Amino acid sequence: MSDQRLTPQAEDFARWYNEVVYRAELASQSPVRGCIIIRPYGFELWEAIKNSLDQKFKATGHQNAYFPLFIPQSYIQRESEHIEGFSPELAVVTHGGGKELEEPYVVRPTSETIIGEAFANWIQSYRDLPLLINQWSNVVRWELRPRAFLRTSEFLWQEGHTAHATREEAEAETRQMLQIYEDLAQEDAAIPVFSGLKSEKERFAGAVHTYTIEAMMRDGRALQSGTSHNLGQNFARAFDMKYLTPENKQEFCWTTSWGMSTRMVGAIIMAHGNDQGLRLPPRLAPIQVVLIPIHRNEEQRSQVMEKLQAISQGLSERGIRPHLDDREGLTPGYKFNDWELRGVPLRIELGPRDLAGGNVTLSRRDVSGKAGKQIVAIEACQSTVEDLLVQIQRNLFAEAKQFQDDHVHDVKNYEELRQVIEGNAGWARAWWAGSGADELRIQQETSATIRCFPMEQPESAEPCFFTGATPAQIALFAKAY
RNA sequence: CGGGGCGUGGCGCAGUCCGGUUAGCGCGCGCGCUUUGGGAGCGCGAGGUCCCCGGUUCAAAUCCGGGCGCCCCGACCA
Repeated sequence: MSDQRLTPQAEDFARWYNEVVYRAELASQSPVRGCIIIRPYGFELWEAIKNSLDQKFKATGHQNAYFPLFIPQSYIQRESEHIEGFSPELAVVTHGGGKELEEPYVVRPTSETIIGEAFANWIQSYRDLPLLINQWSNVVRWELRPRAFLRTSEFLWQEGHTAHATREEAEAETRQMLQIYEDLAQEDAAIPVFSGLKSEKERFAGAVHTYTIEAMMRDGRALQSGTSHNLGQNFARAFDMKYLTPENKQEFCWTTSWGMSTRMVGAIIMAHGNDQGLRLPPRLAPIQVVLIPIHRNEEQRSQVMEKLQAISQGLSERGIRPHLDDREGLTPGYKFNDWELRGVPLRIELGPRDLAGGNVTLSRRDVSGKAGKQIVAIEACQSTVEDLLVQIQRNLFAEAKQFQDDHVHDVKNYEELRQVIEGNAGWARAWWAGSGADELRIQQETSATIRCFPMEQPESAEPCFFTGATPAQIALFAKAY
């Protein structure tokens, strides 16, 4: 701990990431391999994401419910692609009550199967549709190489599961939820994303197609930050999920599923963090404004604290989340660094000097050093804080967007793609009409995969750099987490 | 499963090659005084099955044999 510096640059990135996660007290090491303990500060961040999502879900008519953690193994096996995709990473319970179980239970890696079984019982007629359910839960995937928040053996998420009467409705649902994820990422987390379709190779096991939001981290890697799957009738067939039409005919339902996880916490760390630590977007920051008292003696202390308490209360009344750091025996400098590491967007300092002038010093986390400081009159500070939080939110997004724009490179052929990927220059965007085999070859040779085919596809004017059976479309290639 | 590396107070490490004082350092922790506008200073103090088992030796953190655990790179993946 002699070197206190954090370095989010290039090859040190992984180390920097861990330092931020653990020193900012987002998480602790867990005794269970591949798992983390989420600490209160990290959990509050997750809860902010949760609350925002939950609000959006309520607005679209979804209801929360809960399904079992243990899934009979036979359920998982019922959809052939699904079991093929998930079997390598399942945790399986073979014993219960001191005896070997007749049928093992799988600890859910995702709940399409057990929810499909329930839906099949709940749905009788078209009047029961659409059925719109969301579940907040934990899931387990026995990952080979775990990493805090980005890939842990157990993680928290929401998984939505819906059933519809028509293909079109299911598709509309799939896209609607993708849009919600995009909004959360861009508006709340201030992370610009590419929304698009997954390639056949990358789509969810058992889905007809998968939509994704892909975010660029500060080391240039891509992070899949939310997915929405159109499951067609695959799971409906596997679980005999049928409904009676107004014409009195039996039809299979059309289903969807979609999820966003605690990985989003990792995305925020990696998209915004800098040398001083986290930088949290104000809309999700558990603490939006931290108030630091500065004093030399008891008399000053009580004056300063009184003022700060009043300011803090005023901020609360405006719906802002303040925190007064009244810890004793720590120097102001220590506290500045401490809260910067935790990414608090805005700091109010109040000391004898400010007091004499009737001011406070405001320091914003998104702008480093002196440039981020300003002195304002005490009376004006609350409205200034309100404005600044909006500005910081906007600025973090703009900065990340600029970074993204600077690191997406249009390439015309495979050689250029290799240069971008192997030179760690960011993502490569290309007209593409290759096959799954071509994609696999590129992955083996460069370790880049197609992250998505963006929703916004320009008219094709360029020749594609790999020919295949399908018409050319714009594809984004990147190394992924 | 392949290729590297590591297990020593809470954390990070030195010591191991070449066996030999009471196992040491930094951070953190506790107490006291002085401090407090960018990670405070001094003093005192607490805290150790040196991963485990066995062997060699007068003597093992150190050498030998066996075991266990963890980390990093790759394959898998939200």
